Amino acid sequence: MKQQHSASDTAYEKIRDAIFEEKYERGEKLTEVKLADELGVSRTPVRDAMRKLEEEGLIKDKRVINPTIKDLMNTFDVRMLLEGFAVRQAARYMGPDRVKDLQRCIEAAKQGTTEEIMEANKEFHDIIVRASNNDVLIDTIERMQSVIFLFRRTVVYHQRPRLIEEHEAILKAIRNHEEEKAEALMKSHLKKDLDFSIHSW
Amino acid sequence: MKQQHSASDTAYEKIRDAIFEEKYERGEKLTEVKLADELGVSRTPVRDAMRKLEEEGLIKDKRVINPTIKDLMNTFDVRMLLEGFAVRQAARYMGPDRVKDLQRCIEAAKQGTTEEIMEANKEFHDIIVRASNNDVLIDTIERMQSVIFLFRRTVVYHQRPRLIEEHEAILKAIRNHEEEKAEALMKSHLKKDLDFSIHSW
DNA sequence: AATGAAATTATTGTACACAAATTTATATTT
DNA sequence: AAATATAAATTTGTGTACAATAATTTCATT
Repeated sequence: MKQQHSASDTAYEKIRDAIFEEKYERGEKLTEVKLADELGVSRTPVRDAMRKLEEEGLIKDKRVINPTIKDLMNTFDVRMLLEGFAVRQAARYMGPDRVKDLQRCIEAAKQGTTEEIMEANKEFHDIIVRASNNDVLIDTIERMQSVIFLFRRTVVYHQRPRLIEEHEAILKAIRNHEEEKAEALMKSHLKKDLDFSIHSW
Repeated sequence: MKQQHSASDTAYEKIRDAIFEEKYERGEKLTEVKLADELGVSRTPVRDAMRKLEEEGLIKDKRVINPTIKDLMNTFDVRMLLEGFAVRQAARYMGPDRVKDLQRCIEAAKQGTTEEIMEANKEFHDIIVRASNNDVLIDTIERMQSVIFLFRRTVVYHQRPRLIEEHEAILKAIRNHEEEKAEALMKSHLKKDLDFSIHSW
């Protein structure tokens, strides 16, 4: 049986979300007692949470990070490598069930709220990443999500044009087992995403 | 001024090294009190240390990990992608000083104790990784080192044949700014390393 | 006013106590 | 004997106190 949310877990989530919502400013010093008071818990779970947030790079030296464009570029360079590899595996091995899941994500992204669309598009990528069947790769990408989200959050609240079409093209390449093409499409897709984020910065 | 080793840091190092030296068996449950007693500190720094070890994958669910061949393959697949990218950047941008450092690593690996040789060879890779100038990439590879080392430790105490020559070929490609070739050489180098580890498993 | 030393305050690190949860052992029933 | 319930133990989660360190302020001296 899995234990329900511990104080450490909720502390982590609340602090993370507060950073996303810019309740804490970029570069702001986060002290354990202050956070503990705000959350109504002791320092211990707050410490746990802060360590986890430092892991994913949302906090650095007890301060909310302020990612630069270079940080985002670095993240995307790694992401392009890893997701490029993943989509190649997807094109080679993915079965019809997962392909249908991808199709559903694309459909879901054609309607609904901004949040729902963002969620569907994220799921599209997640399915491909999981298709790599490589836990090291999966974990690595997972860890980068927070920084990407933090950067995005302040930059783009609306969807980038042509994003859906690019997902469709990637899916088509997967379906046709065109590894090379799938990788190229994924990389250029991510590159466009990066450029869009940077230009609207 | 940088603070000297805290109890958490020394706990981390001691537990990590104990795992490397197989003082704790693969899969063994590590309990906080037991470790705290052995190290003569309280549970608090031990908890810190264990969390950090879980991050790098040396501990999972409070147990010493027992990496499978698939784990090692996954790690190397990611490593090949990242170091392949890094060596490309190295071939494009690396200046004469860093090139000399690489040369020194190769020379150092031709003599000395096994430990010294291993250290020199690791430094060769580290220099190239740092040449990527991408902190996300650098951190990601850094995190993977422990698992690689743990696996290696039990497999190869002696150096693999032709390793030096491969490093020399990579260096030559870097020196000549042959990006494509440098990447290909690095990937096949790592592939051979992986195969050697697996076959002597 | 600028500098630097001393004192004050704030913050983090560590130990420890107790509670909650998990695991293991024991007893009971079928 | 197997299955289930109950009790004991171990282990982890959390709060709190105090110590060590780092940051800030105050104040004296030039």
